[in-house]
Amino acid sequence: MTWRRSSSMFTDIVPRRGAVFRAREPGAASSLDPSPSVQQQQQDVRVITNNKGLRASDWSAQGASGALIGRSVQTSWVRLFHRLNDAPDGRSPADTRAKKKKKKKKKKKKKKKSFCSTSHREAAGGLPGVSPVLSPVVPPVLSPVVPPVLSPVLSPVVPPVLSPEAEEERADGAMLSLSCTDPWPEGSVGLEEEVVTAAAQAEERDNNNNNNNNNNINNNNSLCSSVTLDDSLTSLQWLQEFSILGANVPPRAHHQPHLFGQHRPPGADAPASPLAADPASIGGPLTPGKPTAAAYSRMQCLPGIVAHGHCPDEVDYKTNARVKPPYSYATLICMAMQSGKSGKSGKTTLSCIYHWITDNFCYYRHADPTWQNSIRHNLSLNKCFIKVPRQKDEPGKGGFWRIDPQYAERLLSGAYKKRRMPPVQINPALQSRLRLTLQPRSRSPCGAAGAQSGLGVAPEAHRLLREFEEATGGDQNWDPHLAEGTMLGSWPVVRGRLGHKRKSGSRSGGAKAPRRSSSPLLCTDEQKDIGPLKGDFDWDALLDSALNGELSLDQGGALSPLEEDLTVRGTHISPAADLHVLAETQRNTDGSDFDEETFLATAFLESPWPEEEEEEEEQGRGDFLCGSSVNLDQLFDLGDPLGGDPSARIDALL
Amino acid sequence: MTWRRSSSMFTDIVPRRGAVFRAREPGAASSLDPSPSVQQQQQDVRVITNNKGLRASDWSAQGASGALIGRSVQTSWVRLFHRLNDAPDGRSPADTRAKKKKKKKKKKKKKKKSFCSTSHREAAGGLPGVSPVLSPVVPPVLSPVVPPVLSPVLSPVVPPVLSPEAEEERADGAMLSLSCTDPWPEGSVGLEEEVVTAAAQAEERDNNNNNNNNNNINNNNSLCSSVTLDDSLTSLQWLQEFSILGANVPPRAHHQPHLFGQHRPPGADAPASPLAADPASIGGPLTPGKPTAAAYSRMQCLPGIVAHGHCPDEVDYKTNARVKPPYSYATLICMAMQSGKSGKSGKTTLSCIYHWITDNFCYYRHADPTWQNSIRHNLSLNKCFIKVPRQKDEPGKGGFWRIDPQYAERLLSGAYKKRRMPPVQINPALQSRLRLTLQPRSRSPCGAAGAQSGLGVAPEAHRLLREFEEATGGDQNWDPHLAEGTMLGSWPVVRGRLGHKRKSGSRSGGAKAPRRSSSPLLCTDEQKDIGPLKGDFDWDALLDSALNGELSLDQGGALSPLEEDLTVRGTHISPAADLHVLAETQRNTDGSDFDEETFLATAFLESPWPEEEEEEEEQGRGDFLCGSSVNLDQLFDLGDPLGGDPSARIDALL
DNA sequence: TCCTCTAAACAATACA
DNA sequence: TTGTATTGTTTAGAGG
Ligand SMILES: [Mg+2]
Ligand SMILES: [Mg+2]
Repeated sequence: MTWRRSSSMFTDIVPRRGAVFRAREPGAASSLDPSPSVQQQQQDVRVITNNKGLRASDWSAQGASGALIGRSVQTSWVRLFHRLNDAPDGRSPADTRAKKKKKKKKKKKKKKKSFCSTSHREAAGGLPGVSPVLSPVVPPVLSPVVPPVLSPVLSPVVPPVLSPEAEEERADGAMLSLSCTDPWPEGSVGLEEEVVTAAAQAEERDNNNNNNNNNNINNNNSLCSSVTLDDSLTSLQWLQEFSILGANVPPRAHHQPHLFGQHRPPGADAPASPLAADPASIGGPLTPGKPTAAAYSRMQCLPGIVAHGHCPDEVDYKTNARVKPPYSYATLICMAMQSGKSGKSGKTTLSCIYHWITDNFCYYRHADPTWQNSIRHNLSLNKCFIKVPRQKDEPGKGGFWRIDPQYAERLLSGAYKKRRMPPVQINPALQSRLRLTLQPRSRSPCGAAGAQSGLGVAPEAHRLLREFEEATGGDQNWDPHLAEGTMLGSWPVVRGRLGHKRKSGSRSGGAKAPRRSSSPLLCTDEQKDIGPLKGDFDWDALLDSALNGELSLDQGGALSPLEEDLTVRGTHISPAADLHVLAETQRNTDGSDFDEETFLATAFLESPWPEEEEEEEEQGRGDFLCGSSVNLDQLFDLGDPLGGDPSARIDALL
Repeated sequence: MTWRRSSSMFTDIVPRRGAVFRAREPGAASSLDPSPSVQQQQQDVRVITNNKGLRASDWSAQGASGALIGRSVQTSWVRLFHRLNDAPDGRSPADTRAKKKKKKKKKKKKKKKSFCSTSHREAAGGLPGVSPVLSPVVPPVLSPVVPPVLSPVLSPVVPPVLSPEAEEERADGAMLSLSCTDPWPEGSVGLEEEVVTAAAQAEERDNNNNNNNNNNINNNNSLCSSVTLDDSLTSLQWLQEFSILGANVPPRAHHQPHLFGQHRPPGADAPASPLAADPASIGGPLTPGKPTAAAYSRMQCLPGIVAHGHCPDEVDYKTNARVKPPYSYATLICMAMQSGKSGKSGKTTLSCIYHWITDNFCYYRHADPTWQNSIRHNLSLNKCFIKVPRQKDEPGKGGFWRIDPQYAERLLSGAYKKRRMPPVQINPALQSRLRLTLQPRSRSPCGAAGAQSGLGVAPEAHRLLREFEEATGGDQNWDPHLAEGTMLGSWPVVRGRLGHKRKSGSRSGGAKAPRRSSSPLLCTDEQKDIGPLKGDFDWDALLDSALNGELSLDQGGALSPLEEDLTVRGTHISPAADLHVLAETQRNTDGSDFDEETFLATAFLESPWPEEEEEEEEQGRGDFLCGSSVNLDQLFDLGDPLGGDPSARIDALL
């Protein structure tokens, strides 16, 4: 960050920096500035600099309180997703294969490869537990009660942790040994000298961060610590659900008729769950959150993701700050909301969302704060998220956010929209740190919280989530057309260097891993229709195996609940096929910017304007609501123009 | 307001209003609540109710001291703007016709009507007086000296004035007779019964106000009375400058190398200037500040603005409390700072800013105090405004605020940002008073100060400012493309009823006149680069005439300094063309919500984070900073689906 | 056409 | 009260 920002642009400003110094002045608080810096000693100096659109204040209160979110809680949403997949609604995969309904009545789809267009899901409202329009809204009553048994997660203690760099190193190392032969080859790191300087500065910031990361647990976290768990759920229950994952279990969906209601994902309350045992959570003493080799068992080395020759896919986003997580902001928000913080109430504060994200995605700990802007933007704009005002007498900063049952239902019901896949972005700031990362140095924690004692979302959880998303998203588009249009058509024929093209790219700069899809279900889970997507899970497995399995060295039995499905599907794909792909992809590390566009996925979560506008065309409304199942029109365009051979994948898929 | 807030939305809150009363509670201090009301008897009860986010304390210190600001002072900024426009930089109109520069180098504009793309203004930095980066910052030294001759303005005396209602009535009447045939037709006032009640309450408050309006002259006004004028300026000088307005006068910009320095706008010290003779300043005895017919000569009746059939555009915001002034808070602050209170020192107290605003904008006298929050927020956040601590020995509440020369320069240099155009908002509270206004009743003064003996900013001043803003904003996009892309493209082809779509409409509620743009120059004027925008002024005039002239009944010769430019431009537009448009627009008063989107304007004033980012792609930097002149990509989408015919406007423009 | 993301403007609100 | 920080809303535009 600093290096990016402090260089030329603010040179003219520097002279007066000392004079009328104000924290807000761009570059004023730049880490390059020795004197004021450290953001006025604000809590968490994770932020590199106050980005253009970003007010410095956005960075305050980002502090160390992230530790509040425990591992089990964090992984809960993963299980939730599994359960969502689990929930059978009797739909056949074909049904699930939804098409984006046109919200506008006479909305004509002019375009390319309309994957599947079989109308369906109009009866979504009729599905068990799918009439949430009038579902009782969770009253904004706070439940500060923290079940003693179920909240091992909530430990505000911020133990000294290693710098994220260290974590990343470990992660990389693991990746190296397991998935990639040389994920971060020295030679592949094409960074300049200044980069090193920047990295040093970043580390220095981390040090500063170390000093400040304990101050900022504000009252906004009130809900964060008020994880109200459903007593009916036991730590074993999630396991139960987990076990049923692979099979087409009878409908459980209607067990959760209420939004954020009874059938809350047990993840938060089951610290002892298999996921809790996630390697990432039980790293070495120095790197508590460091993922073990097992975490990368199914790691993919997707060529496109790697700007510098590493294989960020399936990376542990919790510890790897270099690659931008492939999740959309809406997904991230949903994840945060699902992660147990919001508890049964299902509502969370913005601050909690920030915390969860920073805790679980190292990328955002280092990225400039624009992402917070985006988060807020998304919360506001996306109808999925509705604000629950704070109780009048209740202190605290903002309101609470919850998922709108209505839209959640819509999402579930299939009113999914496609979304484009942003190019893989690698955080420039982190890139600068790459060298340092390669040469291990133990540093202060970058975010205090996230690294805490393995409380973050395990990489495995990330993997599962991604698989889930892919699967759910894939149901809509997963068909021969998809394979053709998405897999092949989107194949990265080196469309040029989008990294440079992107306006914000230079600014936000972060490296973004290809986004599989934003799972619509993330928004809907607790609602009642956990079931509806059960049928999709088959597609899940199929897609997952196709996408992940082919590139993973280790399909890892226990780690992958999807494998049952693979056989069920009869399409189980041998991971062996990917090996050569992997090997070839290694060679693709030709630069930081590659085009991995043409990456399609479903997105409804993020569609901020769920067609409420334009009253003239209101008629088509019902369609939209009843939409269709999740729409994954985006497949992983791993875009390795060099080594990755599409044929191998396609073969695997077919 | 009251009716807005107390009605349906907060019904559930009302019961507990008395209980845990918090100033922030929505509807808590509603005027409907008979008991607490009157804002705890604080000085100025102009505020109708304590709006949700507002502490009652914000209303303290709003008292009667507003009278400190004299007419001439208040109009000074208007002249200042003229002078700013005046400053020639040798740029041709074509140069001024900036295009939004693509910050990123190889930004390919793929799309629709990219208005103008002719690169220009790169040499802005080289323009005379454009090197203010190191321009001396005005030392925070107070100059309490009040030149006896030049401060007729500063009369702390608070003469008994009419209630703002009366003023409004007058204004309305004037408007009615001059610009609009029926600006506030009785039938068009679609208010409910409760509205009437609210209005009555408001009036009652005004009465209370009458009792309190003398108590609150606090020490914060110390600077208000310290108008230090530059002796080198005479009252005629401004006239001189005024006369050169129309012509591309040789650069005068470098005459004002210092911020707030020598070449201070003579407005404050030239009460006898033409503007001083502004009709608005010389109203009738009862309504000193009441604008005369001339004040409304160029009044526009833009259909979009009118939710109830009135023509609030070009209204006298000093007396018309119904329509929220179209100025951003940053603009308001700049205006207040420029208005002579800060004198040469260029620094003002928050209190003075409050006063100036309330004195000159009746809207804020009646609006809930949230605007003060916003003012403070803006001062804090906006880098344009920097705080000057009070002298240690100097008593007083807060510090002083001045405009940061650096940012001011940037703004001038063309690093402008677009800003969105908020929908026109009509103050519901004032709407409720509409009926009362129409039927004249003499009341107690609502703000003591503003109405004082014509000391407020004349409506003419407002008009000029707006024109200025429009003009400066328009220079960038003003070209055939603009006319096509903006005028036509944005023309409200009945895009639907966005008014309903808008969420915040219910909350902030106030009726906001369409904001043309926040003039960047407002921040920069005195600095030194008064010149750079001179060339833009031609576009100014052109745009102004296009936007304002076309709808105004009277282009008013003497009142409009821009007209010279019109001829200079060779594009003088006949105001006559607008007449029918005006007539038609009158019919558009079909409801409170109309879509006036597609309204583009430049905004940099309020942008707290002036573009300093992106180091990687620094090369293009010069372009960006030197970018272009003010960017008015927003035209008024008055969105009158009914009567407004775009063709008429387009004709006028072309 | 729709979606996602980023940037930004602006406002509201909490709070020191 | 003043000032700052956070939170929330909305618009824009790029890019896909
Ligand atoms: Mg929302
Ligand atoms: Mg400021």
